Amino acid sequence: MGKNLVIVESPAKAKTIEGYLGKDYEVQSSYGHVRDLPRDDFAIDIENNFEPTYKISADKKDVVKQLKKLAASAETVYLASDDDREGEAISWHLSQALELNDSNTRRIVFREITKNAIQNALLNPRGIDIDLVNAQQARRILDRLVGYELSPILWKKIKTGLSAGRVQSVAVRLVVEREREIEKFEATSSFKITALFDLGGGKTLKAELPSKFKTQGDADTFLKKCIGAAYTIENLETKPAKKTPAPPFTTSTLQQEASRKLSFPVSLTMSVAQKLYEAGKISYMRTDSVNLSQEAIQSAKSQIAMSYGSEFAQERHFKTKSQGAQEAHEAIRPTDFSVTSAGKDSAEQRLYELIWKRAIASQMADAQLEKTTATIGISTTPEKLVAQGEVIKFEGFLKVYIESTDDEDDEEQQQGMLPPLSVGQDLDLKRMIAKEGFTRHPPRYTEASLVKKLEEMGIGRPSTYAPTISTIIKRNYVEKESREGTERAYQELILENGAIETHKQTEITGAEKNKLFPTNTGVVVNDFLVQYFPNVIDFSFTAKVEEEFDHIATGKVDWTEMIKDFYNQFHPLVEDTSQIKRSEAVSAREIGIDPASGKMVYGKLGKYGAYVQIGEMEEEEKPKFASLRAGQLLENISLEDALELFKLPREVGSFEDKPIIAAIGRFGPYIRHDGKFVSLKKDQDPLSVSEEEAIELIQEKREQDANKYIKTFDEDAEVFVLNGRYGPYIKFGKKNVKIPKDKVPEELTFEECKELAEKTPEKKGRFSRRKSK
DNA sequence: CAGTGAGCGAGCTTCCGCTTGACTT
Repeated sequence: MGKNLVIVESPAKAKTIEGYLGKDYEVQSSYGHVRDLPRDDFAIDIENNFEPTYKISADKKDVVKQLKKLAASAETVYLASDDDREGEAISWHLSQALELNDSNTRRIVFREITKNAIQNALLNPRGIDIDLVNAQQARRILDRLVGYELSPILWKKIKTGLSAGRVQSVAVRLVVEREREIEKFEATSSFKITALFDLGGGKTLKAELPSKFKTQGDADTFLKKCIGAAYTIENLETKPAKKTPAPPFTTSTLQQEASRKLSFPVSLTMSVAQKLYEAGKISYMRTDSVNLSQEAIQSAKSQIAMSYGSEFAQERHFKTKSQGAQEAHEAIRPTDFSVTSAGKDSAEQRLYELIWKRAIASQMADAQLEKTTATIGISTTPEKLVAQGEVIKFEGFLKVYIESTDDEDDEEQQQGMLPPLSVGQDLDLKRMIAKEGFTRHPPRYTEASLVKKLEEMGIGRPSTYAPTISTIIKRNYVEKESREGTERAYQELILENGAIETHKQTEITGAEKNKLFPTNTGVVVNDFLVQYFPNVIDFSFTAKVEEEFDHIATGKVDWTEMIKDFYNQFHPLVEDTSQIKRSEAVSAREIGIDPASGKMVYGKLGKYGAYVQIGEMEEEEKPKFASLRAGQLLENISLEDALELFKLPREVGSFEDKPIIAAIGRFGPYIRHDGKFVSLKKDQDPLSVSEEEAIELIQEKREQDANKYIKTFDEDAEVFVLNGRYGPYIKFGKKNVKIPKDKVPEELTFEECKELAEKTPEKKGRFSRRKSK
């Protein structure tokens, strides 16, 4: 009489559930999928109905062994993986890998981790839904076909190590196309009128003209009309308004809000949330659901009643808006609403607070507002000025939580209360301003706003949003960057004391913080894919195949037929592209004619990055080459900027009979002398560094280097004790060795260094998951 | 922290979704 075995996906979940079930149940976790297509093999037999070969993943061997043992002695095995496509497949893979018997294997599902839900699930077991499993297999195999057939084309035609896929390639496309919109964008300006009235007693009233003027002339004409005019309140209108709380967090909205309010990159948000989840503080953090369990809603309600009063509570049920949501879990919420703060460090505490507030607010009453609009007539012209104010009559959920937006145009939003006014009241104009404003280009994506966009399009899943962003950055398709703004002039006309003055002002515009910019590689790869594989990288591709997966899941379509149809149109395109030459895939751009030589200047993407070239390969005089600098894009670099690149590296002068060279390297501008490098400050232009400055820098660097070496040894010239960024360390040939706390760096002997070096393991490669062939 | 940019070819790279730890410069 063995126990019953329940297998779930996550160990934290297993622990919670074990607490709900009696002694007769042992709850274990599979740690997600246990089998998959191996990484180092295509593993799909195209000829044989796309038969996949699954392997138990290397890091799951122990898990499978352990589960198999437990299953063998269990009375009943309950497969309790998530209630969605992937979860069904996990159960199926488990039944295969663990060689379970149909007779004592049950499939159970629940969408919330509450005692009731679990017990209910145990009372309603079913079998594995093989149609749903097949939908997952179709998804898996399609992704493998696309990824593993497209990527090698990129290696051959563009650069090794590149990758393409159903999700990542669309993400890159979004960033590239947004950049093109921005490049194409032309700002137009208009003049906005703001009036300030003096109400006496130190009080003022701010009003605006609802429409803007297109030209400075129009604005000036208007202001002229206003000279000496009388201003009267013609109408006062008060309207009730309300605000409604946002639903509790999903993975995507949590990432967005943590990005806006806490400046967290999406990967940090996920790892901090993971810690809170493992500590039992929050519900599962990879979810696309906005639902809360009835228990959670009740608990939120009593917490709200206790802290703020029962008039603040309002039970709400939200509906998901995103395409393809599978809703296998609850929304992200605190496990216990009475815990108002939790977390081991400030990051955890701040994220918890955000989650707590958002979930609590989602069950709170609307905020009741009163909006007042005052219309102000001008005696000399029919145009009306408008002043708006807002009063909160009942705070409702605003007591706890205010959602932020991506909109940067928020400066006008601080509507306060209006001072007491009455119809017919005459107003005393203090000042009227016509300020020139400019239209803005569409915003560049942040990590989080790109995730939002992907989710809206139904591309990717909660568990892959953060990894997708990491992948496109790692492949160097996009870069996360901040850029300083540039100064821009604008006009301001001020009417004061019956006279109009014109001022030329300047403002900083176009500053960007942590935005995603496409790289040259990203642009070239994207254009290649768009040209040769338009269907696969189409924005609606995922939506279309998802529809077909749904048909497979309901048993209407056979999965091998669906994959066959796809492959029959996809693979010929792959064959076709193998014919094209690299030069066609990576087309050169003609930037312009070099006035000095009369030759054409080209922009190209080489194996080592983007470069410009003057002249042709075939000509007798070989072409000159120069690499592009960070942030320069091949597709819009100007001829001037391209020619500028040929001025570096440049000989600045000489020192100790050796030349000093200034150039720009991978880490920024530098000067080189006698084989040694000195970095220049970021704002220092290597084109204008003088010989004197350069020599000074070289000498400074020498002094620094002199302090760097603590000890050298006669036994081996390749061994040093030196000062590094993180303190003293031993450099033993190629190995860097940390010095233990009980050793004094100055007193280390050669023997000791050698001993320490031998103890430290060889540096591992960046790819720790090396496969053995 | 170079100079490279064509093409050949050994041997490498690559997908998406489900999970959690190892790893340090």
